This record gives sequence, structure tokens and C-alpha cells, in this order.
Amino acid sequence: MARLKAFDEERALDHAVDCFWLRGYEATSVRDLGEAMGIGGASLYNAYGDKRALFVRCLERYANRSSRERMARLEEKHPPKEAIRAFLTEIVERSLKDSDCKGCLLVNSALDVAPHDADVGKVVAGYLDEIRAFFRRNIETARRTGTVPKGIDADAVSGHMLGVLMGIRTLARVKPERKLLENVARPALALLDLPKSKLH
Amino acid sequence: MARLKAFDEERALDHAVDCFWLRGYEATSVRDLGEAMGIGGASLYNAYGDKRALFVRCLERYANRSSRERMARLEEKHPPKEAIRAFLTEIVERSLKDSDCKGCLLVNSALDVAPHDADVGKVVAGYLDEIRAFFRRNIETARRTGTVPKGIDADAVSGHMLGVLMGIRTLARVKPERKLLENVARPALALLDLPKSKLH
DNA sequence: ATGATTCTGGAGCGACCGCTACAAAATTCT
DNA sequence: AGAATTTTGTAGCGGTCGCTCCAGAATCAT
Repeated sequence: MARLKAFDEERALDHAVDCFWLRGYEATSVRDLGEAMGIGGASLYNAYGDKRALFVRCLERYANRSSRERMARLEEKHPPKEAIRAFLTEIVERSLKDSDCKGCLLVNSALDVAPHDADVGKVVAGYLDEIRAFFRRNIETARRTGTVPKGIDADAVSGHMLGVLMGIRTLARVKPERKLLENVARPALALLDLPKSKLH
Repeated sequence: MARLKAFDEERALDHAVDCFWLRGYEATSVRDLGEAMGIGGASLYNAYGDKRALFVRCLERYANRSSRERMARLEEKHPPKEAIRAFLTEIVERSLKDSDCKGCLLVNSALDVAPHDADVGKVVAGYLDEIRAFFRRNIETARRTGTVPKGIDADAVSGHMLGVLMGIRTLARVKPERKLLENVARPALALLDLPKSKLH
């Protein structure tokens, strides 16, 4: 009953993600997006609404393809403690390979966009909660398995790890140095091997 | 021999800092700046060059009045270990009182501006080095004084603390919750009371 | 084929961007 | 007072912003 879309909405979304990821929300124009996505302005507004709505779609897409994918993959492949270790290690390696220092779209948005936009803020906070839940879940499982100290405080340690993750991602954009990033991550991982009593 | 400036350059700079701090570099227009500083566009360009040069001046101003001031004040008032503890505690408290979640201008710039502008990147990296040097210096003094374990690795721990600081500042902009931020900071401070052997 | 419906490219809207030109105002020198 | 020099407000430059309008192309059901 009508003409068909001439482009793949999700493939185009991937290109929009790259655009926002590289330049940031404010510095990305709708014309930039259209060019990267291979579509004209009219199609963009027809398919996604407006720039902000497209951005939110991009956040969701990124979370699915990057953040959630990583957590699922590592949780499947490793026992809980090693999943956490592999997570932070992978973030450090990714940050070092990231030659134009794009960092993580969610973390960038947390600092840039979220504070100026309550809706985006809630969306980003939700994704961060998922990451913290990954830490917490694996800590608790590891505690039950006995691979981390029984007295560990999963709530406290998962919060610390979320903070360390944000720190690594932020620091890596100005000082992408292996030794530095590893120094940020190492003590957080060491928490998994220390009895709680040593940490107040 | 010529007409005098009708405004205080440094006082106006403070208002420019507030402007960039609240809205970010991209989202702040030269007209916004002029209005906040109480001067017209011509005076702004005459006194500071252009928007980017003004921004760099703002970073310097901010570093002097906020970052360096805090380090000097805490180092004067407290013994080294307590200076570090007070630093992180003060950041947490400031982040919680910061009702519009402006965060730290240097950290915001590290994530936003620095990766797209090599010069700004170097400036920001320099200020972050100063903060790390604060941590390192106090750790080393404390080690000599015997208030932290002799085996502590000042290089590693100062790097970790810089990362944790970035994490707190970033996280606070989306999730400004006391318990969370304290959980991020606590294990870092606990490093000052643990023998190195416990941390690999 | 025809009509209904949706998608598409292009032109262009008003608003704002960073920045500059310019003449009037203000100051210090002679 | 008058010349010299700098600052100031204003007006506006070319360009880009997010977004919309619209005619035509493409697809469906009939």
C-alpha cells in the first residue's frame, strides 16, 4: 500500500552511532548524520523523529551491541571472578587500541549529555545500573562459589568497580597510557582476593 | 595614551568559567559568554582573542582557583595521608552539593574537548598530572613518615587515585548518590593502610 | 492501469553560529 | 585644546544549525 524504505534502519543506525561516538552529541549535525547514514534529511526525520530521538536510539543500539554483548559474552565464557577480571582488562585494552580516543559512548554521554537532559540522563543511568548489576551478580556468585572472600560486600565493591570503569574510560581519552590504566584497574581487581576486614 | 578597559578581566573570566562549566564548550555561544561577562562581543575578542583562547584561559583560571587551591589548602592543613583522604572526601561532598551536576570543569573537558583538540588535550593532561603529583607527593612523604606502609608503590597508587577521582566526577553527573560515591572512594583510601603485598 | 499511501531528494525556512568592520567614546600624551 | 591610541556598542557578514515543506518516485491493493 506504500513505497518501501530504501535503507536498512538498523544498519543506518550503526553509522549514526559512529557519528555521535566520534564527535559527541552537540558537535554532530543532522547533515553529518544524514551523510554517514547514507540518507537525506527527510528520511532521517521520517524514520527516527528528530536528532535527540535518534540519539536515544543510538544509545540503545550501542548498549545492546557493545555493553550488553560484552557482559553476556564474558559471563558465558568465564567463571564469575574471571568474568569481572576479563571485563576490566578488555576495557583497558580497548581504550589503548582506540586510536582516536572515542572512549565509551555511554560514559561520554553520562558526562556530556545526561546532565543537560533529564530523559537522556535516566536512560544512561539505566545502562550504568546494568553494568553495576553485572559486577554485583558475579561477585555474589563468586562468593557463593568460594572464589572470593565470604565477607565481601558485593554492593560496595560493585559500586567501586563502576566508578573505576568510568575513571578508566575518562582518563583514557586524555592519557591513553597502558601503565596508568592498569594501575587504575589493578587495585579494584585485588578487592576480589582480599578479606573484607582489610577494607574497613 | 588610550582608553581604559571598562571591566575587570579576571572577574569577567570567572563568569566565563561559570558559563563553560555549566553548559560545556560546544553548547556555550560567544553571545552567552558576552552576556555572562557583562561585555560586548568586540570587547571579548579584543581582550581574549577568540572563543577557544578564552576557553583555555578559563581552564587555567579554574585550575588555579579550584584544583590548585584545594591541593595547597589541604596540604597545608593536614599531614600527607589525611590530605589525600580529605581531598577525595571533599570531592565527594562537593559532587553531592552540586545541585546542577556541573562536575569538574577539567574532567568535563578531558572527556569532551580534549580528544577533539590536541592543544586543549595537552593543557588538560598537564592539570591532571598536577593532581596525580599531589597524590604521589603525599604518599611518598607519608611513607617516609611511616603513616602508610613502607612497601607502598606511590606511582601505582597515585595513578589509581587519579582514575578513581575521574570516576567519582563522572559518575556524580548521572548518579549523584552518597553511598555510591563513597563506595567508589573508600577502597582507594584503604590502599593507604594496607601492606603492598596484599595487592599483588 | 488506477488510486492510495509512503518514502525520497532538494530547496529553503528562521534562528543562531563565530567573528569582524566601523565609528563613536574615553583616555593619555603633547 | 588637539593628536594619538585603545575600548566600546552596534550592525551585520557568510555560514551552519535543526527542521519542514513539497513535488515526484516507488510501492501496494484494487
